[in-house]
Amino acid sequence: MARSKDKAKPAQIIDAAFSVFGEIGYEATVVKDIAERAGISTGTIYTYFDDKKDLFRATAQEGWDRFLAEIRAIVETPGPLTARIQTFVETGFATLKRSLPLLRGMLFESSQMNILQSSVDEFCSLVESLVAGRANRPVRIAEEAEKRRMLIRVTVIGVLFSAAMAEPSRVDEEMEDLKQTILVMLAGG
Amino acid sequence: MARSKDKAKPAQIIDAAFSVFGEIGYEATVVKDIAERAGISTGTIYTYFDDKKDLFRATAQEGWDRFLAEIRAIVETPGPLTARIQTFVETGFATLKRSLPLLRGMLFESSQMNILQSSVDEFCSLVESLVAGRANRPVRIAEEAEKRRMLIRVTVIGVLFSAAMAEPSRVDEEMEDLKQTILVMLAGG
Amino acid sequence: MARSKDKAKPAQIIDAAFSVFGEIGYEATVVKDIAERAGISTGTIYTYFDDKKDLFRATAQEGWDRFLAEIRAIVETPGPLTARIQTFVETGFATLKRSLPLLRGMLFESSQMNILQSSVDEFCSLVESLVAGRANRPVRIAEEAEKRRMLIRVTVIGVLFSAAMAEPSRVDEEMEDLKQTILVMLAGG
Amino acid sequence: MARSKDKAKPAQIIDAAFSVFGEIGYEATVVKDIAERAGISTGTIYTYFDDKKDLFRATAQEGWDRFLAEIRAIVETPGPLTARIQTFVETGFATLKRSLPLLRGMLFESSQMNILQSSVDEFCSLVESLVAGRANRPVRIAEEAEKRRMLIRVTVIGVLFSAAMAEPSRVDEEMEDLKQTILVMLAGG
DNA sequence: GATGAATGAGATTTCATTCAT
DNA sequence: AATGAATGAAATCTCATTCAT
Repeated sequence: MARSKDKAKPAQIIDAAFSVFGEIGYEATVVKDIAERAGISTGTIYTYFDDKKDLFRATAQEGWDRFLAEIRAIVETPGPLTARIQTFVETGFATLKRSLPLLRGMLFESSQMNILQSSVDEFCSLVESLVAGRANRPVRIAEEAEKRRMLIRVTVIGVLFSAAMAEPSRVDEEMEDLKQTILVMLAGG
Repeated sequence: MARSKDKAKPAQIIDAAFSVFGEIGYEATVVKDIAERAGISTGTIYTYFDDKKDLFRATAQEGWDRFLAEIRAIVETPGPLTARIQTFVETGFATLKRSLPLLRGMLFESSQMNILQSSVDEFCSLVESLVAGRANRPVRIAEEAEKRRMLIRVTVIGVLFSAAMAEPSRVDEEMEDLKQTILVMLAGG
Repeated sequence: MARSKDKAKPAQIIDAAFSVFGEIGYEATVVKDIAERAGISTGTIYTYFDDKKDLFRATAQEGWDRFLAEIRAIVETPGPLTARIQTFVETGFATLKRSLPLLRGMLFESSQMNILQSSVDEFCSLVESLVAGRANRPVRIAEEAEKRRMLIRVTVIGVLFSAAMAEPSRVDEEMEDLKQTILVMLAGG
Repeated sequence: MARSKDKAKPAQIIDAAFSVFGEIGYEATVVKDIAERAGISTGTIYTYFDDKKDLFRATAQEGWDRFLAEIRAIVETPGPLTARIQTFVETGFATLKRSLPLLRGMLFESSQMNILQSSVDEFCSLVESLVAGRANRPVRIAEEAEKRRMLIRVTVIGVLFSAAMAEPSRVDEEMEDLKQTILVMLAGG
């Protein structure tokens, strides 16, 4: 029997893809580079993915899936709201930092935009449900709920892309600032 | 053999570049297409621009310059604040709509990011000075000013990329929603 | 590491090869497809054949060998000439139909042409000996025999490739027409 | 003004393509080889042809067009039948010799088969009209005409592929034999 | 002997850029 | 200055073949 279709291979490839796409973006990435970083040959990538686009899609999806899973876990964890918000922000920013390059790639590749789109939507829902817990007064009218949703969305995207836009050398600093701002917003009320 | 040998040509090229880069993004754009849309030959582009990247940079810069000039004019126009805010938002969104694809291209091409970076900074300053006019109470402490600046920045970027991320078919709708939200924020209080 | 390690396997592979090469031709055929059709793994093919070319050669040779064996049997069967001619034509066309794609492949791959060449030669000899039985007058001069041989050859090849050239959808019709024509030629006198 | 789109280029490319496709067949031919033989760069081929297949099609079509034009001219030339037949055969065989490799390629590539198909049809019509001139008795029944057409077709194809199948080293000899045979058939009556 | 995942050379095609006209 | 045909490097993807299991 030949080597069994390795379960780890696709993950290994996606990891490499994540870092290469991340560093230089979709178009600039050469499939051979991903293979090299994964320590395999070019052809092997095509054993597990249809083509470069498919690999990108899988990589982006996987990135968001992991991120959302982490966030969801935090939001759903019982406990004092303040602590959850704290953890939520910490984790969120840590993961965001690792995902910045992919984020840039996804915005560029319009074909990937729906992944981005729906992932952001889900993320916003999570934020909303987290924030909702804080409200001691139910939202009175639908319009107001809608407005809040919009504000959350604009803020989420604003944070995402403020980070994505930061100069490589200033990313840490920028993200720290963003984090503080968000903490104040969420905690402050 | 860069820039300026003629007056009309470069502008003509940049106009064409704006629309092509805008429609399909930086990588997907073929220099020949820009030449065709500009009604000139491929080679001529290289009389005025060093290479494709240089052309993109010039195009993006020009786009922002025009946008910022419009905004600046509005902000500096004397008159009732409410009217100025109204015009500011209208103009801003109209121009943003034309610039979406370029925006996407700029985020992607990290080398172009500094243009985006500093232009956004300038734009935020304009927003700030517009908004500042509204405050009847001076900002009391530096920290608060800093926080406000951060919020403006996050909101500006949030609006920019909410629009950039919208599905092509829903762009108009999405932008209208954003506009209403922003109007409320600015006018409201 | 060529040929024969087992008895059934090579035949099984050749059968699969026959149908795949036949359907889509030599170059378009992917070794993996043959393996799949044979119900074995890719690697196994290389236990019995040196490489793809070797497999094609073996397949083509086998195809002709079977065909010629059938024809030879008919020609050598005692009995009334008319009946033998009838059977000869029927069998010949039936087999030809199954072999068309291989025929195309062989013509294309000039390296395989000697198989085609010598097989056609042998086939022509068989036709000649069949036809010779019909002649009540011995061929008088060598030149005439030579001329007849040439005509047989041209006709045989003409039939072969008329069939090979027929549009897939019209193969049956075309072959029926050819068969009638040949019957008339052989029977007619 | 730049170098004008050379009228000779496509012909030059087709000539090179003719010889390379001819020597080694469609699949084995590497586009780069054609470019090298034509003394141009690979990319230039794509200025004049959509892709490799398009180039092959054009090459094959051009080959047949030239051939048929020559043959048509001969058939339509007034003059004694014997002389026309003589010229027809001479020219036909000379051109056929140059076209052998393409012929092999066309049979292989089923997508090109309709070019081959219809060209052979036209060629057969020409032979028929040439031969018809010789008949002093009109064909009496449709069936007979049909039968004659079939025989011409089989013979034409037989000659074509007898030549195509000949071993490279024996092509000349083989074609001479074929020519003699055909001359006898046509002249003989 | 059989397996089939892995390999990696190689082919087609694109396109930014050059340069003869 | 303008032109646009020509260039050729480079990228994606394929697939015959190998070899660890």
